[in-house]
Amino acid sequence: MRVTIKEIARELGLSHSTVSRVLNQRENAMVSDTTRDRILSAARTMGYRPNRIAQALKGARSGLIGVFMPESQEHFFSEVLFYLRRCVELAGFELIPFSCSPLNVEERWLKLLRWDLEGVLVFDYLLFADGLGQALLQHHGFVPPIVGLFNAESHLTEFVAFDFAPAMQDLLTHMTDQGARTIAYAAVPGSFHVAEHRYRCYQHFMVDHELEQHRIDVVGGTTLSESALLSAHELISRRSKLPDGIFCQNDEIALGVYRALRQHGVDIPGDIILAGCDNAPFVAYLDTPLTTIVLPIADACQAACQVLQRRIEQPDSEPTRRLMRTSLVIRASTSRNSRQPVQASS
Amino acid sequence: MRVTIKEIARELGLSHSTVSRVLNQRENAMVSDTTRDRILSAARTMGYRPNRIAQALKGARSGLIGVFMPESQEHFFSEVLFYLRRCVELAGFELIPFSCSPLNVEERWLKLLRWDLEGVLVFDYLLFADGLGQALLQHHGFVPPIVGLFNAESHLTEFVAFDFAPAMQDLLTHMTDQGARTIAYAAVPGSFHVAEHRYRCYQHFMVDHELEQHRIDVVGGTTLSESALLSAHELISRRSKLPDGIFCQNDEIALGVYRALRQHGVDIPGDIILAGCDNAPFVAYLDTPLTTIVLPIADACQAACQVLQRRIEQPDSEPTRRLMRTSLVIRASTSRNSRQPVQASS
DNA sequence: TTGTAAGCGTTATCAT
DNA sequence: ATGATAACGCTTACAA
Repeated sequence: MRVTIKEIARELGLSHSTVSRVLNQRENAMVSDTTRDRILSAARTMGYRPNRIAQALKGARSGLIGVFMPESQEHFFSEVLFYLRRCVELAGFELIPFSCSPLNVEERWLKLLRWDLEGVLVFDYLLFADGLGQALLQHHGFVPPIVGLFNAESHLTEFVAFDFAPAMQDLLTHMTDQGARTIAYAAVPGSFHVAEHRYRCYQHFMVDHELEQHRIDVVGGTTLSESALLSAHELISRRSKLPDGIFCQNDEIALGVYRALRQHGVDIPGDIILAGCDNAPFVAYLDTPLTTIVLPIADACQAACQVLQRRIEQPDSEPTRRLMRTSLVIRASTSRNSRQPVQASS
Repeated sequence: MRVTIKEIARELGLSHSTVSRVLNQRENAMVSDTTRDRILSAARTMGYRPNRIAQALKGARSGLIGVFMPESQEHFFSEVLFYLRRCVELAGFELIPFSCSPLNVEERWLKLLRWDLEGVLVFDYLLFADGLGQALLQHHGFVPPIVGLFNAESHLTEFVAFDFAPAMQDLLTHMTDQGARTIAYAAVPGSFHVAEHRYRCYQHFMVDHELEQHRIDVVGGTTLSESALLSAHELISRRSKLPDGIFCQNDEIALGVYRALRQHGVDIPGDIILAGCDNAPFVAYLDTPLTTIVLPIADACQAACQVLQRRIEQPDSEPTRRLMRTSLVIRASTSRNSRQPVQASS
C-alpha cells in the first residue's frame, strides 16, 4: 500500500521517530549525517509521501482552508474562487470549497465544521440572511477563524468588502450628466435590500437628487442573463415610457438587458444608457462596450487571504475590516457625447 | 476546544467506545435505549461534531475527491468545476481542487497524493503533455483511482471525453455550404496538436475537401479574448486577403476575433463567417450571435463522477471510456442565407 | 545521536 | 449491553 515512516524505519533498522525527525525537522536536526542521508535516500527511492491526514490529526496544522459559498454559476464567484485558490495555494494551504443553497446552508455549514480547517472564508451574503448567520455561528464548540467576503454590511468581526459608494456616485453622476432622469435599478428580487451596498447607494443618490426610483425585477429565466433578457422584453412591451438609463447590479444582467434592447431596436446609448457592474470579461467586447464598475477582485482575494493568515498565525491581533475601492470604467454604452469618454475613477 | 467522543463519554460516565457505537452504528446497535438516548442528547447539547480527519485516518473513507486542473481562468474550467462540485457533493464527498501551472505540475501532483483521496479527476490535457503524465503515474506507492477529463486521446484507463467529430463535421460542412473556402483555425499555439481532437477533425476535413489549412496563432494579450483580439487585428492589417471563415477553438477566442472584425468594419457573416466552441453564456447575446459547438458539460461531469464512484466502490469493475456527444448550434454569425437558421445537430 | 512512548479522535475487535 | 484495548500515521517530549 502506502509507504509510511515505519516502513522506512524497518527497512533501515531505525526507529520511526528518527525517520520522522529527519524528514521534517529543520536543518539543525540532531542526527548523524550518515543516518540522515540513509533516511533521505530511502525515502526517495521508496517513494515516501507524508500523510497529510495523519499530520493534521496529530494536531498541528491541517493545511486546509475552507470557502463557504453559494452554489452559483455567476462569473463573479468563479473569478473569486480562482484568485482565492491561487492565494491560498501560494501560501501553502489547500482550498476546499463548500457550496450550499438556501435550503441546506446549515447542513453544509455543519459539514464544513467537521474538517478541522485552519480558517474559513465565508460569503456572508446568504449566510446572514434572516439572521441565519448568527444562528450558525452560535453552534457550540470550536469554530475556526472566519473572514467574511465582500459584504460591506457584515456583522462578522473580520471581513474584506467592496466600497461601492464612490464608484456608484461617479456612475450615477455620469448618467445624469448624460441626460438620464429616470434611472432604473435592475437586479434579482432578493437584492433590493438595505444590506446590499449598491442598492443603498442608488437609493441615496436618487433621494438626494430628487429623482424617482425604478426597479426592474430580474426573474423568469434559467440563467441570470436570460432572466434579464425576459424581464427587459417585458418592460419594453409593457411600459409606454422606458427609463432613460438602467443600472444593472451585475454584468450578466446587463448583458441580457443589452440584448433585449438591441432586439427591440432601442439604441444604446442614444435611447437608453446602460451600465453594469463587475467588469466581466465579455462586456468590453460587445458592439457597444458596456460601462461598468470595476472591482479589484484579485486584490480583494489576496487581502482576504492575508487577513485570514494573520488571524491564524496571531490569534490575538486586532481584527481587520477592510473596504476595497471600486472604480468606474466609462465605455460607449453611457457615452452620448461624441468626445472621447473620460476615464473617471474613485 | 472541540467536543470529542471522549468528552461525551466522560460527561456521561461511559466509555468512549460505547459512545462511538451509538453515534455511528446503524439502528440495530447493541445498546440499551436509555444509554442511547443519553448519548444522543448529550451529543446534541454539547455540540458534538465528528472529526472527519480522525475518521479518515482510521482508514475507512476520507470522503475527499481531488481535481487536478490547470490554473486557468477560462470559462470552461469554471463551468466544469461547478458541475463537478455539485455532483461530488451530492454523492456525499467533498471536492478539493489542486491547480497547477506547467512549471509545477509534478510538485502539485505530489502534494495532491499526500491527502489520501478516494479518487482523482484529472484534466489530462496538460498532465500528459511531453509524456509527463506517464512519469507522474509511475511515482511509487499507492495512487488512488483516476478518471481522466475530456481528452479523447487519453492514455488513462478510464476517462470521459467529448467527441467532436460529428459536430466539427457538421460545422465545417455548414461553413462550406455558406460559401467559405478558406477556413482558418484560431487557437493558442500549443493547441495545434494531433492530441487536440478538434484540430484533428479540422485537418481531416480540410484534407478530404482539398481545402487549404490556415492557422491563426492566438497570442500576445493578458486574457484569451484579448490575445484573440490582438491576433485578429494583426491578421487584418497584415494580409491582403482574409479567410472567408474562422473557427475558433473556444468562445473566448471567438469573442476577441468578433470584436476585432467589427472594429475594422468587417461584416459578420457577410464578409467572414465566424464560429466558436463551448457555447459560453455570452455568445448568444452578441449583436450577431455566434454559431458554436455545444458541449454537454453537466452530463459529462456527472458521468465522470459516476465512473469514479463506481471505480471506488467496485475496484475490479470494467474500465469505462466514455465519449460524450457534442452538437452544433447555428446562429447568425455563420448564416448568410436570409432563411431562418436551421438547428443542426449530430 | 537515537529509541521509547504517549497522544491526536476515531473505529473495531475483542473481552467482560 | 458495555468497557478495555489496539490501530490508523504521524509528531514530540523524554529517556537512554
